[in-house]
Amino acid sequence: MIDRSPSGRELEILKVLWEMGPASVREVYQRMCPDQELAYNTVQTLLRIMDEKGLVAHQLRGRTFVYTPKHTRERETSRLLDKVFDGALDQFVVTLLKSKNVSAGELKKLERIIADARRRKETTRSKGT
Amino acid sequence: MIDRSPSGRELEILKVLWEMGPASVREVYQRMCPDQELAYNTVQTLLRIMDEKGLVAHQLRGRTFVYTPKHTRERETSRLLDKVFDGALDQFVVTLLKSKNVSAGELKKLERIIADARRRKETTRSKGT
DNA sequence: ACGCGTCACCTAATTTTTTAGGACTTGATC
DNA sequence: GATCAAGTCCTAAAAAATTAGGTGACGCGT
Repeated sequence: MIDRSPSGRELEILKVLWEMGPASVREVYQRMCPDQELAYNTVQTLLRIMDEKGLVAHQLRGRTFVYTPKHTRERETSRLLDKVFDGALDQFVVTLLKSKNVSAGELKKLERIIADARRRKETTRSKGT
Repeated sequence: MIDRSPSGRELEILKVLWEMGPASVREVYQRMCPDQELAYNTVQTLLRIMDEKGLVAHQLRGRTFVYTPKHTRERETSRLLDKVFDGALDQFVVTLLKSKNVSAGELKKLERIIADARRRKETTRSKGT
């Protein structure tokens, strides 16, 4: 099946997978709904569909399926970004800072992260796309 | 109706509204599908549903409805952020910088934006949460 | 007055997402 | 070997999102 973009629930599952790394249905299930909001089978079905869609892959461990995310967080981040903005990064960050109440310490950290990225950019004479 | 969060297409429409400001069905339609991928009526229905959901509001101009977004870009940004991360802002920015290929100039601009926000934060003694 | 274009409104079909039940398998335990 | 727990597989119903046709109103030009 052609690789389509994850729906809401699917994204939720991907998030778990990103956090935990490769995980079985049960592991995902327990992490996602500690209070049994969903049925185990529901998560299982979701995962199977995602497998068909190419959003995840599975391998066997014993007789349990262990699922691995095939979409990176980067990719989804980028996609979501385009969904709300049109890739206008700076505008996005402005909005971001407005939407979240970011502490001064947090901001400082961000500044460093960016300065860092910039330094790296200038050093690593970029090897194009 | 209880205010639910926008679906994919709805988000697309919201985006147009954010860009253009208040707009009629036709205006949204033309902006969204210059090549008639969708029917006019489709957009109209979408807008009506969004109205019911509280995602937009409308007022009358002549006998045409002019729709206004009720969700801010900030709000959606924040929501999408939580969808992929769990609000871990710095981690998000790191990912962002990886996912997009940001130019050095762009980075500089970002640095300034953040430094700016930080300055403002230190001046404006923040009022809690 | 008549037809034309534009618009909102009503309605419904189609597709996708979300949810979960029940059957069958397998390894472990008694 | 019967039972149990944990797994996958198959299936499908319910809900939500997406799409668009048809109808009637309204204003304009002829």
